[in-house]
Amino acid sequence: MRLAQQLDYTPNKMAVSLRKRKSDVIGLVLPRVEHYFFSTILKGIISSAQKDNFAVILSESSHIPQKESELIGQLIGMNVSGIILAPCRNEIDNSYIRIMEKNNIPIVLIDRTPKNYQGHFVKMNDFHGAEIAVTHLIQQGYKNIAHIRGHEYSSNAEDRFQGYCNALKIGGLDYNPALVKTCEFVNKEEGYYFTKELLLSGNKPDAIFTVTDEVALGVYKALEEFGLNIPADVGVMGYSNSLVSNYICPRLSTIDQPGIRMGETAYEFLRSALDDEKRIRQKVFEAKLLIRQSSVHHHF
Amino acid sequence: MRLAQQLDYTPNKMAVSLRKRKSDVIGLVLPRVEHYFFSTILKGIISSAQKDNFAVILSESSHIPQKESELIGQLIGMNVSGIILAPCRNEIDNSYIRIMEKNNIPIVLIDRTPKNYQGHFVKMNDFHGAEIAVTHLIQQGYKNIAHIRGHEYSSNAEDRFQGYCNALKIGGLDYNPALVKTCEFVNKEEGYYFTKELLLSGNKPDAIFTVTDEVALGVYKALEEFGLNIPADVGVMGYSNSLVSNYICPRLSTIDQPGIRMGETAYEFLRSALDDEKRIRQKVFEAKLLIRQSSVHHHF
DNA sequence: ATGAAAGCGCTAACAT
DNA sequence: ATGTTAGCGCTTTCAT
Repeated sequence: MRLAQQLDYTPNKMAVSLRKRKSDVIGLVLPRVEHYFFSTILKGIISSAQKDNFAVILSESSHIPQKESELIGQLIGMNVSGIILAPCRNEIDNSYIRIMEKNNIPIVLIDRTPKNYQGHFVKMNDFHGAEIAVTHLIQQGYKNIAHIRGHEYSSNAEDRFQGYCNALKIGGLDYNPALVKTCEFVNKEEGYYFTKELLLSGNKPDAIFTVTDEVALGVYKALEEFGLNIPADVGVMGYSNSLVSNYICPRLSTIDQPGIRMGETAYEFLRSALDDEKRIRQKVFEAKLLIRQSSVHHHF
Repeated sequence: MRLAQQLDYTPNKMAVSLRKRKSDVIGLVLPRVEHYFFSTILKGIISSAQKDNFAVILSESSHIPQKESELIGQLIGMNVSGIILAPCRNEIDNSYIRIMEKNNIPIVLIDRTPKNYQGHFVKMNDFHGAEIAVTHLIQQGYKNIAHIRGHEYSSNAEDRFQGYCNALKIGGLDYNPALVKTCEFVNKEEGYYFTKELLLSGNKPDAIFTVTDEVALGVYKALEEFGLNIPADVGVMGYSNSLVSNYICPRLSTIDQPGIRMGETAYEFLRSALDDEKRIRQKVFEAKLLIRQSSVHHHF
């Protein structure tokens, strides 16, 4: 032992893994590593994994399904013990699922899942989140509420849209398809573009609910250009509680998403699967409404 | 070959690595993975590495030097080909450097380096960044410029402080130690605390230069509580161009840090070291001043 | 309790 | 060109 220390001996983990046929390494695939929400998920996973002396290999799909598949393939090839995946679409590549089952590599999905997904996952209740967001707008007296939504292939966007529709119904407002715009890429440029489109249409909204805080940033810009006051002329409601939302003027009402806890939970699920726990683990976090300035209507 | 495909054969990378004595895996140690600046560095590294089919193992030191050492030890134990490290202090643990030299594992430092560091690194010119920031404040007519700085064990904080001093000298203003406050943890709480301290002192500043945008957030809050207008009563200058800085009101003047390019460059340096290029590679990015609203003084 | 040997899955060197 | 074999550094099994 003393000699080992003198010679700076460090055990070779490759050899250990090869022999033990397991690696204490997990793979993580995120759509975009620098996006704040995914950063917080990453934080939760990394800090939990570190406590367990598990390493995490991080990769980025850039929202490209094919790249996601390739990355998963590479991770399997590297003999990771398990994978946490934030999918870029509602569908995930079945060929890899088969290989993973065969090689006994568990996977847990985070943030987004295919419909009726039967495996491990951790996500938010997006339906209810959108519902309480829009219900809040209705309670504030807004009557013509637009929604700038994300693509159908995102289960989150779809669930939020459904929540929006349901809130309208419960609140006694008619659903008007002309007030719903669908982003191609969910970003501020499109928020800006669609807000202008809404404002220039015959039927101007008095509130806008966006699928994401980032989109709301573009909404702010467009409203400012049109000289419209938030929240007096147009109320704005975001989603996901980005860092910026709490500092922009007026401060943006939004829905909180506990990224760190989601990451921790996903890691915990993966660990229990790694420990040969056979039970399927699923967790849906409840959405929390954060009422700030952009949605508080004083004149009604 | 056909049979291999039929059986879903995937080569075992552990065995390959063991045999080839190299792994196509690099290790990355960041102080805080969810911090925006480090996120952008991460982005640059991950996307470059992916193009090369290199995997990256990410870990987080949480600004704790001992943890940093342990993580590097673990990465070495995992036979990573090389390491990119964003150190939490000016000193890095020499025992690991020795082991890395012995095992021929190159390391490139990013963001922060020990004084006169002789190895590979990528960093910003913090001295000059602080200098142009404070010179700008002086040109705007501010005369009593405070600085809320970071700890001495951060080379960035130290360089920025020196840049602040130099700008004062060049601008013909006296250095006043009472106007300099040192954060323990560089965050908005301390920005808030020290701003109140400055405001309640006999010698109230008319501008505050912070070591970080995050600290400036606390400065804003304190100034608001005191009913002071930014930039008319007190100018504020941040550092690092966080996402929030461009949306907060008034928009915060700051120094840009091209995190993605820094990450890409660090990766490139590591790759060339991995390809047995013996030359030491060092890059200092020039700072860029972003003049926004918080530092533009109209009344002089 | 201690030591010897087999073998994890691959590649590089060697022999045919 | 093709086939065979040794061995990367460890753990586990088996024998002492």
